[in-house]
Amino acid sequence: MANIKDIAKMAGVSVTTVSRVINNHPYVSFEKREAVLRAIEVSKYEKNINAVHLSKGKTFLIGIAIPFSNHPFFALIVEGIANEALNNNYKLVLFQTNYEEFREIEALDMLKQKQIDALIICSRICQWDTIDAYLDYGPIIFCEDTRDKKVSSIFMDHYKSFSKALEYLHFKGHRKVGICVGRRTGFNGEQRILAYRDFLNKINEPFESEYIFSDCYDFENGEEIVQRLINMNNPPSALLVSNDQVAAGIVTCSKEKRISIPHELAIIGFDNQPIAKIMNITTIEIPLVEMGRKLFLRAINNKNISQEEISVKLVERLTV
Amino acid sequence: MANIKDIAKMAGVSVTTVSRVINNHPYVSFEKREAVLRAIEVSKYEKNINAVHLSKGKTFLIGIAIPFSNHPFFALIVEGIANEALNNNYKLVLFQTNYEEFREIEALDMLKQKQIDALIICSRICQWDTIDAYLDYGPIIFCEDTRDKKVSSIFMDHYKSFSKALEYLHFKGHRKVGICVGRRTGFNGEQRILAYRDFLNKINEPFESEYIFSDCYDFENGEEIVQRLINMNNPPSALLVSNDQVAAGIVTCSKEKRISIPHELAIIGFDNQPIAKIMNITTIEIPLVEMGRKLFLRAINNKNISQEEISVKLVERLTV
DNA sequence: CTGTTAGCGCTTTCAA
DNA sequence: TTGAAAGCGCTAACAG
Repeated sequence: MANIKDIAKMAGVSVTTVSRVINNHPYVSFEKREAVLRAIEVSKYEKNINAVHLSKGKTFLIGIAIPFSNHPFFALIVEGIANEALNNNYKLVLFQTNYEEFREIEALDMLKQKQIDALIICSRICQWDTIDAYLDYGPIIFCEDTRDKKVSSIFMDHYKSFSKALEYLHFKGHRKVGICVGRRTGFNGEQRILAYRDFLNKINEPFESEYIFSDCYDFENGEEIVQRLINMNNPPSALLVSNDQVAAGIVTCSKEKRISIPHELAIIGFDNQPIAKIMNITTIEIPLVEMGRKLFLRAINNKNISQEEISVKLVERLTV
Repeated sequence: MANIKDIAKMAGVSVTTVSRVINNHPYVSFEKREAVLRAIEVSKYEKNINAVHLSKGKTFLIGIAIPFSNHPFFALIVEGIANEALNNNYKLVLFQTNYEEFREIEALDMLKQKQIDALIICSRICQWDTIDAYLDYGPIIFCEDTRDKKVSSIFMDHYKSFSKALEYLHFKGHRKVGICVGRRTGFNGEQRILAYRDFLNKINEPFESEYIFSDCYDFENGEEIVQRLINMNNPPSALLVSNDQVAAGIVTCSKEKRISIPHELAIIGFDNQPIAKIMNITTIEIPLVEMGRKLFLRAINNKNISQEEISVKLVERLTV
């Protein structure tokens, strides 16, 4: 496989000139440029990008850490990132963490070793002090509220949006409200539960721990939730569900079990995914693709750290 | 940021010795090793992986090209690949093609430039002659039957599995059978449609072009299909759907429109995804994660090309 | 406009 | 056991 030196020899010029031609730099005479181009043509020369990376100290690779790749929430963020990456000539390295800490650390290590120029962490697992140790090696961008930290983020205020949804449920006459969330831990999970507690306080309802369903990620979790609901002697009249997949699962199973929605059970989802539209589920819309776009842009240009909040929107449909 | 030379100087040894220590090569005296280790410690040395790549001509990066990242079919393959990649210390570069040819070519170009060691193409877009031009640059593995080509693949026989499902429908008494597929083009799409035509011939039924629904990818497509079904004056009594998401969409919408399943309309899906289980959809199970695993293994060890067929299994539930 | 040359940071051969 | 030195392929400062 030919390299830049071979081309230089073939074209009867220096490697610099070849480099200039390859990278479209000015100041190359027509003849030499042609000669180089011809040599490249006949020798089927391809530049070795690793040499470029080494030389430039930059890879045009952005890492992106997500817990699952088969989850629409993250898939949409990835889509936003992927589109913008394409526009800017960057490629993506995907780290599927399955919420395992060591996998997130692997991603951080790649940043350290300069195999990626920046890292976007969509759902942090590591403690902040672990992250801190990597901050010097390159930009790390988060999807959570980091206004109290020295790192950049594009985030939605989970406290605010959960509160908004809860208020809506209350406005619609519900007092016994339960919630379904993913992890209880992590900043986001905590914010949601805090919003829930504050809401209960405000409307003067007691906190029922069995009204909190956690580890809800997918359609299939809806089944367990409905089952548990049936077994309760004082079930909630409404459920705020942190993602549409789960909400859809609940709605589907409720129908099977002849639980009338929204009369016996009101459901409000999150994300406004296609399934929510089809199934007419009331939900909170989050501009995920846009969020991905902004995440990427921050990743490649993080001169000064900043935190930006993304706002959400209530989409009223038929499940409340 | 310290480099290997700095460490050598600090430890009072040569770069070679440092390299040996870093890479756990033998023949380093205890004292020198300790000295090097200490220097690494105090200087917070991190090896620059790009230099390693350049020097070795290998990146430990595997590219994986998928049309969408928010589709369970591909998400599961990615999961299988991701798991095995982890075991083997490889990282993944994700190319979301959206079925746009130039994005697939970008991936091929990265192979050419040696930024990835191999490429897995899960749903090819380019023509074969385009691919051919890249075969010399590194292993390219496919998810489609390539037994007539000089490239490796792990695939399921779409003709066979479609035939299997169609036979089952026929066995259950259906003669007016329609199909829902993704792309009509591409090897897989063609195989499916061929199986369909052969089936019709065999049972002596005419080919009705309106019985083929194409571009069906997601839950939401179910809605359009049901709508079209309603408008037909001679609708099929059964539908073979090439993926469970779509099948679920059809089942959901049918219920809304009071179309009784399986009595008025039988549905058989593909993939055996969680949603199929929840909704009791009869489906064809494909071991996607296992397929991902095998794809990866071939990608990193493709000395001699080979094609391996993955077999599928009918899962009988309540929609037929 | 063009070429020389010194890196980029690491691996590996070869000789000692 | 060890180290000098020659790459790996490309970029960019500098001199002309």
